[in-house]
Amino acid sequence: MIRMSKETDYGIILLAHFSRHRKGRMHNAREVASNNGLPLPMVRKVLKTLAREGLLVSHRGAKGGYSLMRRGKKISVAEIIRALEGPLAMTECVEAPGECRLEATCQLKTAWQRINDTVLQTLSRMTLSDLTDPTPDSPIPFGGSDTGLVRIQ
Amino acid sequence: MIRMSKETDYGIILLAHFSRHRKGRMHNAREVASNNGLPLPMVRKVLKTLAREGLLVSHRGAKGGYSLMRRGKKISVAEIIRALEGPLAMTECVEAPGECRLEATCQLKTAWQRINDTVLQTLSRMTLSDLTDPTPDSPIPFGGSDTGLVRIQ
DNA sequence: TTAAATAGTACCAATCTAGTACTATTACGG
DNA sequence: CCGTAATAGTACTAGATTGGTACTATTTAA
Repeated sequence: MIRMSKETDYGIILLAHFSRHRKGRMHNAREVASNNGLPLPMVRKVLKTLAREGLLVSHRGAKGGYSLMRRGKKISVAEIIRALEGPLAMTECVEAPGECRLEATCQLKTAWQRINDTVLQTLSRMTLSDLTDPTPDSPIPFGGSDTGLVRIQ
Repeated sequence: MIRMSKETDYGIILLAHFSRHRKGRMHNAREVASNNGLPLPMVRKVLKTLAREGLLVSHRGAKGGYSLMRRGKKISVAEIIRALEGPLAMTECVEAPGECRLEATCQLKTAWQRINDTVLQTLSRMTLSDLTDPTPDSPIPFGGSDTGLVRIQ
């Protein structure tokens, strides 16, 4: 199943929390965990990763915490996923060209590359600000479908 | 990591194999496994699922095998993923509204729904035929003329 | 009647994920 | 300058998922 891991899920919830406040505002792990109903140890782990990956700035010591490195408008969902799960690679051949045993015979590599790129673009277009201020006019291309019907070509 | 499972990966390779041949042509598990360098037991498992899910037609008994239910142009990557992994649901709230413990406080549900829809549309626009006849330069096709509406999920 | 094929189900080992624990380091503040 | 509160880093564990296998039943061409 193509499902976000809990870490990514929590990471996005946490960053959205930061994004809802003034850019420089600092929050510590205990605060954001309790405000969002998330398990503290996991929150600590995720915040560490996000700081290491350059999406949050950490402030150590008493009265420390984290703050957003950039404004929410400048942080995409794709970046968050990449920070917590590594580069988006729907197949092995996309992640590590040459390592898949099937690569010689498979013939689907360029197609996968294209699918991967398109999904990545979709996720790159959605920013943290879009998550916190959902506008009816979707920033994602193709718009949303409320009918369950989609035109296929 | 957002990665296709091996079953889905194999499934797409196998269906692409079917699609490269004349629509009605039948192939058995042993043949497609060896032609694509895939482990026979897994191939059997995947083919059974694809038949049960209505993408392949099965022919039992000696000289039996499988054939495509529809032309490759009419089978989307999204459908294949759904057949082998279930409905695309990047988060729990998309798959089973109301079951996520965080749903009351999280505020990101509509955003996730929109992201999910967009990824799904991307995958719905890519067909088996697109995989086997890679048209250089065209990203995910959505500018042609053809068909009508197809229910996705 | 036999052999070759799919249908269905159950099983196992290995990997991945979610969550926890512990130690080291940093810095505010009295 | 010391105690406390915070992050940094790492290692560990239980449980879920995945990849792969095995076995029995059913179907059908020859």
